[in-house]
Amino acid sequence: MTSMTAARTTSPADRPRLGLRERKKIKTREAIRTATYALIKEQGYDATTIEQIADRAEVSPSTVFRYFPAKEDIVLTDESDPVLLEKLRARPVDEPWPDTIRHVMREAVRTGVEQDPEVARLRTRLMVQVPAVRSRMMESMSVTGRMLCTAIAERTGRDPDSLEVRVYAMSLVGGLMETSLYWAENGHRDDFAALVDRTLDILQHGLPRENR
Amino acid sequence: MTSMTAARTTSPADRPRLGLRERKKIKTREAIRTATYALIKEQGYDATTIEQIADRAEVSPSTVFRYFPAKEDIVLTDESDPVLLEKLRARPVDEPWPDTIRHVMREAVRTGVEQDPEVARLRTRLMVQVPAVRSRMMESMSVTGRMLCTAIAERTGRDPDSLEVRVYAMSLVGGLMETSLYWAENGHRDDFAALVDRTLDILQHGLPRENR
DNA sequence: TCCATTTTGAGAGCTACTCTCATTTCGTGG
DNA sequence: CCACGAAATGAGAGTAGCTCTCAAAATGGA
Repeated sequence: MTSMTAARTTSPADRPRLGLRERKKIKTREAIRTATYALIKEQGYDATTIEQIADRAEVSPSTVFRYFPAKEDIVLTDESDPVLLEKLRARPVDEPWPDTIRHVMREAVRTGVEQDPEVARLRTRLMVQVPAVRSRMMESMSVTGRMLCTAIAERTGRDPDSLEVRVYAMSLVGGLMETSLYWAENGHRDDFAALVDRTLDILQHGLPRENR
Repeated sequence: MTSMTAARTTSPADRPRLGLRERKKIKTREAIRTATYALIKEQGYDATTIEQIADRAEVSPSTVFRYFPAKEDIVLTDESDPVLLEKLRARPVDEPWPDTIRHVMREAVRTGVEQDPEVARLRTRLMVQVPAVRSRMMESMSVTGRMLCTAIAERTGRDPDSLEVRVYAMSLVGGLMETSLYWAENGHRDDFAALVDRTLDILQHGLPRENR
């Protein structure tokens, strides 16, 4: 969905060619996000206004809204879906689907959390504390769900719009969402990857024993 | 969560005793909701302002907010959770859990949809069309999820706060949410109860056959 | 009928978000 | 190197959801 206007210059020599404009845009984006994280850490989410964010990022409020459609989006920004889809596609086609999911999720978690633990924790904490952020996260999760539908459909030759596929995908996504909340609510003490593993077990086999 | 101040008068003769005050409150609540439904049908959700709602319901905007914390809540209003919990508790304790869920969900769907199909359809349609409503619905679904945790914990002697129970509950809730969306997106053509049945099958057994 | 409590209305105020339009900044082709 | 077209930015006004406060009205019990 982001502007696909990559610089298509003929010479391969000038590689980092994004154009001054593009680079500046990326910088602005990051400036806004950095400012937001800092302010939220200082004063909390609600007390942080767009105006403050704009001030600290040294842009106008208009610009903030131009980059992020809503305040919650500043802290969320999920560009991970396409990456995930690619990784799903990269798995061998004969691999059983649950194994594929497990593999890819594990990897996604690792790169996601280990790369910037600070941000991962802040995000999940905000998910727990701020309803608006949680809502937004759920929205973005449902987008991820649609993407999963595509992947599942490709892999298993089903209709991505069928009830079965959609329900399966959303239950997965819902479960993983809850895992994130659980992680944050328990002060990020657990190893997130391990939690995800347990989650996938449950989704695969249901509640273990007892009365089922 | 709603006011549990049922009239506990001694005499059984004066049954509908809720006090004029309580009854008026209920009336106001319904007036606001009715006005909202009507206006949304006429102009759509976004075009309908709180002021218009207040006008048509013949109350002040302040009052609208006093009755409903947010605009989306006017169309949602899920008082069903306690009822659901009760029904879950009413099932025989030795019944396998999946059967219990199926039973109760079926019944909930029946009473919910068949009682007022108009509203059920409007609600689900809005869930599809209006992000704010969808978000709110997801929020309320997660409340339902917590309730489910309680029920599951009671039934199976687990910790309601354990990851396992929570994930299981949320995947259930997520799946059912998706079912509602599916129903609405397909123009409410399917029999909702049948969809729910299929949903529970998937959640119980995973995607049928193929590559799993 | 009068008093205490509850409910309501009016209004001010805050903030997220939208839209428009003038200004600035950048990339390019002459 | 400059000028021109396109894109990004800023400024400002406007809307609507939502909160808070306080005074007025409705209600129920004594």
